[in-house]
Amino acid sequence: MTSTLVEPVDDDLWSAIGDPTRRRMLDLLLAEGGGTATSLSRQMPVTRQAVAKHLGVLDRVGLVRGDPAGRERRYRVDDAQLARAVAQLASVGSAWDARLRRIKRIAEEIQRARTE
Amino acid sequence: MTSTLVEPVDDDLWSAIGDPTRRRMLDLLLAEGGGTATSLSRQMPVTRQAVAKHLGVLDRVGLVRGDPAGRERRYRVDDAQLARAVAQLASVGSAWDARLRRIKRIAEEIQRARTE
DNA sequence: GTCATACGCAACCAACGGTTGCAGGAGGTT
DNA sequence: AACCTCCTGCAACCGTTGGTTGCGTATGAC
Repeated sequence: MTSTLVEPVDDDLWSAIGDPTRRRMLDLLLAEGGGTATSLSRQMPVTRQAVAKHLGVLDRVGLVRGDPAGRERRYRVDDAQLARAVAQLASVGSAWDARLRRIKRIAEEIQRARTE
Repeated sequence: MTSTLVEPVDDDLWSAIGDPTRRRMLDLLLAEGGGTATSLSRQMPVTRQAVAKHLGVLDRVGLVRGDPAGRERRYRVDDAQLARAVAQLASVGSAWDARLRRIKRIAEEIQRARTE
């Protein structure tokens, strides 16, 4: 269960999936099993160059890998790395969730003690 | 099915919790049940002014609320809104997770069919 | 009243997401 | 071969944002 208590949140990885455009790109790449800067840009409201930059970011953190295929460069999602990113989302989410639950419980106890 | 696969993610809310510094601040506020720009900045590697700006952002999306208390302004986390943010993390995470699982299943089926 | 402290405002800087423009390379057509 | 098309990569530029420093002001404590 690899339990490191201190948040092992990789800020680079997080900020990579933090951008809405990049999230959309990952979504498209997953849905279609791959794509190029041009093909992605045709399905998004930004230019090819913007997409290319984002692909560079995603590539640098390993969320995506692109290899030359003829005259185009085809990108694919790295499943393992995306799984790590998803785990981080869950990690942060559950940490906050746990705190919220504890706070709520304490509040209820105080409330109960006061009405007795 | 290959169309709009992006969930109704509130981009403002998401980008508010997307910043590492703001996440850290929320964490501290939750842990200590509140705080001021100055008190937070003393536990972080940024200046009070930077913290104040972030508090402004968090306030604007409703994740945090600050009321004057004497000569200082005390901020507290809005539990309900943070719960909404946590729900979004879970939502995006589970969407990707589902896709990854489906891809893996298909890959295994292909593998199995090939070895028969 | 004075002093320390917490705040808010403004100017400034670097990084980032986005754009336009242009040069070059791989494939298909004639 | 020459030509045309399309996809890529690089550079310059712009607005926004996270961060800083500096300064004026108000409020609580002595």
